[in-house]
Amino acid sequence: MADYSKEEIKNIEKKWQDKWARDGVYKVSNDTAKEKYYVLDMFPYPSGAGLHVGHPLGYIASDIVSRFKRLKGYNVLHPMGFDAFGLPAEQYAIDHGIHPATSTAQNIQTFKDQLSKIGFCYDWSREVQTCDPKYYKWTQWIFLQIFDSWYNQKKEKAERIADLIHLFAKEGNANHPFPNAKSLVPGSNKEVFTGGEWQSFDAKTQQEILMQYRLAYLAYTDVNWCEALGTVLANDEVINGVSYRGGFPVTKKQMRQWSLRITEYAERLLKGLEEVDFSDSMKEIQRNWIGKSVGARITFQVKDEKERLYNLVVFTTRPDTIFGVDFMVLAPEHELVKEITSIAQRAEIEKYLAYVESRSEIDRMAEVKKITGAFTGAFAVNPFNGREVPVWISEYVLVGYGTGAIMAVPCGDERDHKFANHFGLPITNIIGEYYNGQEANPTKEAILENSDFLDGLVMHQAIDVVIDRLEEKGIGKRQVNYKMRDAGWSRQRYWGEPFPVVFTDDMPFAMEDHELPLELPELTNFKSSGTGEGPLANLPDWVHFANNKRRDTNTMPTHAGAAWYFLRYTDPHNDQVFADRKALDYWGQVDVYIGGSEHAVAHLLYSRLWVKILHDLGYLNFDEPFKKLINQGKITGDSRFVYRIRGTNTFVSAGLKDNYDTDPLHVDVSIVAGLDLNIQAFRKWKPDFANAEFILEGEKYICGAAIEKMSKSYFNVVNPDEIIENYGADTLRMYEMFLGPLELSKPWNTHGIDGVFKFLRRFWNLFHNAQGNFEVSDGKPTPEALKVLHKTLKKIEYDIDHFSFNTSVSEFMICSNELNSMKCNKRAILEPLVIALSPFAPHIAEELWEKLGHSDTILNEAFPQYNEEYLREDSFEYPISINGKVRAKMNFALDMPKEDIEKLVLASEIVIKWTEGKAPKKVIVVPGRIVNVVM
RNA sequence: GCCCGGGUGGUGAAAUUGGUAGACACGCAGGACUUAAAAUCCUGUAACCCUAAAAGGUUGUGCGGGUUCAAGUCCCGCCCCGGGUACCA
Repeated sequence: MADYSKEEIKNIEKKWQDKWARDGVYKVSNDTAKEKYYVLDMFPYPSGAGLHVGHPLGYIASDIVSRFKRLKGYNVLHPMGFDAFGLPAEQYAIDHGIHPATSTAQNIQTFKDQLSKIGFCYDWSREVQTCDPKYYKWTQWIFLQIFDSWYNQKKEKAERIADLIHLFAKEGNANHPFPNAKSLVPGSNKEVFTGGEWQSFDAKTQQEILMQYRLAYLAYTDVNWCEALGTVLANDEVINGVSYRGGFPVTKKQMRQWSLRITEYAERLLKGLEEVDFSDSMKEIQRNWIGKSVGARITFQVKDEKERLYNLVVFTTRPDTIFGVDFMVLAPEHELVKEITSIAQRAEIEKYLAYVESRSEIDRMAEVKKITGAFTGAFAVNPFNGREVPVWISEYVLVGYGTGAIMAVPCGDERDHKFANHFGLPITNIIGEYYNGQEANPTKEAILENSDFLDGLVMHQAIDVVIDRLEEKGIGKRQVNYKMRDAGWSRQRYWGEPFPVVFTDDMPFAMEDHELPLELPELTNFKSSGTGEGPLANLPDWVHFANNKRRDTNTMPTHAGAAWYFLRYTDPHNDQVFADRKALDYWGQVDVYIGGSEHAVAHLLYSRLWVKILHDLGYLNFDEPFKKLINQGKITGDSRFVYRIRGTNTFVSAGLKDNYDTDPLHVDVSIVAGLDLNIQAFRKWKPDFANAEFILEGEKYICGAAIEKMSKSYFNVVNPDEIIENYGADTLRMYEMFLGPLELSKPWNTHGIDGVFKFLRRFWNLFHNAQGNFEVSDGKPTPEALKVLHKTLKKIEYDIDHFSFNTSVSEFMICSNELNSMKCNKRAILEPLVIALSPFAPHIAEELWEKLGHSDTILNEAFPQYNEEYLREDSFEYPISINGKVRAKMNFALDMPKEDIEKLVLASEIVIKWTEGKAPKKVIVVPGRIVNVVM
């Protein structure tokens, strides 16, 4: 007697989880003739809160795919690891004095315990932890490869610095200009040097020049400085001018920081999107982030009050509007500002610069529409008609984009138009009636007027005409610009990878391979110095470990360890190379990568960058890491609120809260039934509430509700352990899949979980008689049962290939319902079905498989191939529609000719009733689909 | 503002190429079993009209229009929700 009861489920799941672990059934070999398939989850950051039901959603999906592909005969790599460096562990250390290594290890253990209960098929022997020195040795090593590389724009690939030195000695840098247009030869204002000059430079100058080319480089950059966190943040860690974590203010600060020259790869990162299978929105997010725009650089002459001339280079996407330029605007930080400001305007400009300086990022963002600026007193000369226009400065022009200067065309650009109106500047109309005098019109379709040699041309055609003319005159050229900036790679933190470099004479030099890893030293004071140095500065002996030698006090961002972990899984224990070339070639690209869309820009771009660089340097034979990316939707929590009357300990029910001045407080969802607060439990929940008073509605306290991100601090977290305790892991797995399409975000509720549980029990009962004893028949299955089986197999295979797991669960339910009503317990039907179910519900499947008399694990079976033979139908019940409305059904053989169907349909009683004897205009017969009679 | 994605019963959702809208499940209602409850099983369940019932009819996939024999699906305009991004020249 064995019911699919709570106790029995626990026994079964424990039994198989133990056996799988004991037998090592998930261990994957690199050495096989089988075709590979690589299924990857975005590895989690092991937070102290443990797993909630949102985490496993993607893991369950990837587990189903892995198990399915294994049954289909592939050698499947499905590993798991931990993104274990990061700020929260360090913050925890500062608050509680517990070393990040200790708390991280504990959290990882909690995660693994929770994961193991869900029955995932991870090969834990391949686990990686980014904070493990054996792992970050290779993170540091790859960093040094990037440090030792430059981007050859001619060949569009990374090459070694040694090759660059060779080139410089031979021909200088004329063919390979500085990647950053602002770079100059140190101590001069030259952008170009000859081979001879290179050889005459001293060692430090040579190093400084090379630094301008390195793909990992150290430079003074404007960084996002967060005083409250005491650290620099990456652009993607700053949201709306405040820090992503904590929401603290962020200001700009010049600091000497490591950066990755990702801008050199902008075009390849863009092009690579065409060959990968990511969702449209994901590609769009990355495209927007890269932000390519095509236009021209144009050099204007600027005259100051003493008629001195300066070159002013602007970037514009609309060179066609050059005759509509009414003024120029420089970023306040533009280096020309000091030079060209007239004496009369100096006070005003300085006042304006002080104002800009005083503005924080949030101020700027909050007041984007505010129009400010100042006139320099200088004039720019239009290179085509010699017209002189005033040069202004304004914060709406950003120093970091393009050249930090624009030509302003008020009739065509909204911002320029507002600026002109605000300061009373004249507006030239070059687009005739397309400009209404009220607001700018950014069209490209207008026919140009007042535009000299462009008159009569449509704007989008004029663009090329102007650029050609600019190039002829040598005052401009075609130019592509990208919004993306180089990636800041230094963090003022302890809990990250130290930079494997040694400074001599203030220049960084790579450590030798055999010196790696540069391990994190022991530390007790994790607080950063607050001067912009990381906590490692608290260890002067470690930093200044030898005469004239110094280490970097910063560490790398968490993105570093995550940028290549998928490569390490292929050969995780190698201590000679980051991964054996044979293993890398065998496993290659990740076939399916599943994770949240919040990593769209940072993690995915950095991974793609590192893979491209490693590819260019000859370590990989592919240059996109992820063939297909699936973003699972978030599972949101259903939060509950109580409303406290301000300054009291009295709580008012939701319906009455508008009568009082109240503050909403999150309340633990576990002490609220629906919307009714359990007042007893609430008083016990927190000491503060022990004496709480309540203003009720009727007899009840009704809570407020909101759908929010699932978070411990919102008390709306549902722990998967609870579900497993009550229903088992198989039910949890199938229920999470049944909730809806994987990529949709959806609120967690347990309304439907009973339905899934009942399905599993009914499925179990197919194998058991009324007394609960195992009983299957070896008799010949009926054609009906075979049809049900093969229909199911076909659908399941289709659905898994299309990541449509909610519909596969439905299909299993339909199948089980149908077999149930047929009272079918034939082995020939049930055996294949168990295999098909095993990716979804592995525990029950293994148990039934064993009961069916098999001694080997079900994992080594083959997914049963459906056979169209059994699905073939002879006839079809046609819906008969009249003028598009279905009025009847009629059964015809599928091979019946259209004309015969038409005749029979028209002769039928129901059609005669509707046609009233009149001849129809038209009859459409779609074989196997529908008949439509048009009157 | 701009760019993506989405809007279908009381609820989660399904509809693979334009071809029977609402599969599957929850919930609800009724019934069987039970002293009773739980569990389980059976039946019904888009809305409206008509009917004693059956049968039948009308409307219906955010709104308005269009293409088509046929539209949740394609086209045009609009509204709302979610995400990304934001003086990017």
